[in-house]
Parts: sequence; structure tokens; C-alpha cells
Amino acid sequence: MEVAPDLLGKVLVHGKTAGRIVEVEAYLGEDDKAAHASRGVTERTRVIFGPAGHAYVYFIYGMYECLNIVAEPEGVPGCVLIRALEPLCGLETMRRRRPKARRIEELASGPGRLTQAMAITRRHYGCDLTRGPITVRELEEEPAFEIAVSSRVGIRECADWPLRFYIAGSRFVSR
DNA sequence: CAATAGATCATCT
DNA sequence: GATGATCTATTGC
Repeated sequence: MEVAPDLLGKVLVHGKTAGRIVEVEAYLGEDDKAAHASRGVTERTRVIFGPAGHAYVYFIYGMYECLNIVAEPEGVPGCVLIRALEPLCGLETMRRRRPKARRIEELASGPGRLTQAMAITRRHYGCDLTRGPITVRELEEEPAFEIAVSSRVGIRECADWPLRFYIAGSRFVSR
């Protein structure tokens, strides 16, 4: 969970589209009842127990998928949910994928939205994010920003744990 | 503007 | 068979 804030400001790249990570949420497992991994290893959650740096993509509510990054070494459950992205490259492509988004801030400001904008699907389940096709890059010049912490959103159990990190003042953070 | 319902299916009980 | 780490459209003040 220590690495969750480090992901802020990094860039997620997939093909011609890229976006800066502005909002994340940490999920631990074990004691974290809200995490998918808390009920032990299953066919769906087995990547979370694997080595860090891999993608955990899951399908939810029949129409949306969410992108996670495994954050703990093999054997230890832990992942980081990417909640919001600031679109950088391939804006036209992203706009085409999400016709409903009128403003740029709406292209990827939400877990389900960013996967649509970046065309991420369950096909990328278990992908190595250091080798592609999806990669996470570090910026040379990271603009200065403040990291804010708050409670998590969209869950019932342990919803008040302070595990949600985002860039303070960013217009691209979800509501 | 705030609240709520509906869409829709993989995964787990 | 129930439920969910969501988003959008619609209804109600």
C-alpha cells in the first residue's frame, strides 16, 4: 500500500493513447474486507497474489471493467485500483470510444470510464505492465503536485479506510 | 441540483 | 440465484 501514492503522476500508455494517473485506491486483502482478495485465492483473484507490476482487470456490473495494478510481491495480496486518468495523447481516439463524454475531464474520470477510453479489457488480465502492450511510464519532469488522502468510494465494507489517494486540485479526479 | 433506478453478466454461494 | 471496487438517464424538489 506504500506504493499506491507513487503511482500518482505516472503515465499509463496503451497504443496511441496515454494518460496521467491522478487518482488511485489501495486494496490489501487479508483484513481488508472490501478487497476481492480477502476471501482467498480464486480463479479471478489469483493475479493479486502474484508478483507486482501485473494488471488485474475485472468485469463488473455487466458493462464495465476496472484496471488494477498488483503492488505486492508474490504470495502477498495487494493491488491498486486506478480510478482516474488525465488524458494526454490520442484524445481523438478516446473521444471516439466515449461519445458521451462532452468535456476532456469526462473522458477518463472514473474506473469504468478510463478502461473504455484506453480500450482495456479482460484480455489484458495478467499483463506485465513493464513490457506491454500496456505500460506504465515515469515522467522525467513531474509537475509539482500535492497528494491528498480520503476514504474509499463505491464500497460498503471498510469504506472509511483512508486508502484513496489523488492529486489535490486536479480537475480530472472523479466525484 | 440531489436522489434513484436501470442496464447487464462474470463470479461466487 | 444473488451480488457487485460503476455510469448514465431520468425523475423529483
